Amino acid sequence: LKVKAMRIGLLATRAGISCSRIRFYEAQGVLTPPSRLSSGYRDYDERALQTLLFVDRARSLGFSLQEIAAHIHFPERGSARKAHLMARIQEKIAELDVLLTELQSKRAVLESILPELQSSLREDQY
Amino acid sequence: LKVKAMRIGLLATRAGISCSRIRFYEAQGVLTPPSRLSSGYRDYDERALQTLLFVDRARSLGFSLQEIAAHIHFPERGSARKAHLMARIQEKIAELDVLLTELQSKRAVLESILPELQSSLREDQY
DNA sequence: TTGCTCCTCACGTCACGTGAGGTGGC
DNA sequence: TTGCTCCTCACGTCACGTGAGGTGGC
Repeated sequence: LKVKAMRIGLLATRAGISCSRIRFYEAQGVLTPPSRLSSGYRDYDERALQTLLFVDRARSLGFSLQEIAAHIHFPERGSARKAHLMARIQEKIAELDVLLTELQSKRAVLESILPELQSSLREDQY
Repeated sequence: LKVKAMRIGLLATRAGISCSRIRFYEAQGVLTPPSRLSSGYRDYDERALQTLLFVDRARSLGFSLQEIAAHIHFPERGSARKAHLMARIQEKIAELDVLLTELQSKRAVLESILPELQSSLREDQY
């Protein structure tokens, strides 16, 4: 009884990611291992596609696979889960703010080095 | 004839980095292999300290070890070297600008998700 | 003898990409 | 038979940190 058979290549195309990445997510416990065809090929359903789209979006927003796996395997469905997710998002925003400040600081230092270098007549060691 | 003997532990303390990092830099060709004492211990001079301080500063500004090694081993001393360095710095600033834009965009998306999540009454799958 | 420093591998981290070598199904 | 897809390892990437197991010098 195969209703919605989908092999890894098609799933990868639909999700817009590579096959190796799908296998990697499975190995990392982010994606549930699918059933197998008699040939040994992985056979996915639509749920797998939804999961992949979610994982990819979360990754693009800066969450690690561990963080994503923790959310997916959250023991409870409901308000606690939602509250937990919101807390993680706020933490991630705070992390981004720290990072942004650091990068802006680096940028400012690099900008300040240029005129110094320009005006230096002597041969520096570095 | 040992004038300025300095073993790796002291060098690490002075440079403010770890011993393993110094050995790693040597293995990567960023730091010239020092002479050895009869015991096999590495024996550094003041130049090594200057190199390490330079490498550490460049790393903190976002340059990779490969980029740093390329600068250190630049075949010529003089204006071409300086021009090359300035070009790399400007490239790095441009890279940082791209990265800053990306991170700010991620931050904005995360911010926009929070109220959506708050107001959603139904149980989402994710 | 006791510590402290140093030595050389080798593995773990993070999220995959890229072969290598082999098989299934039309 | 030819291709295409799929399979499972295993290694490479980046910049180290952290043991493991052993030695030198006071």
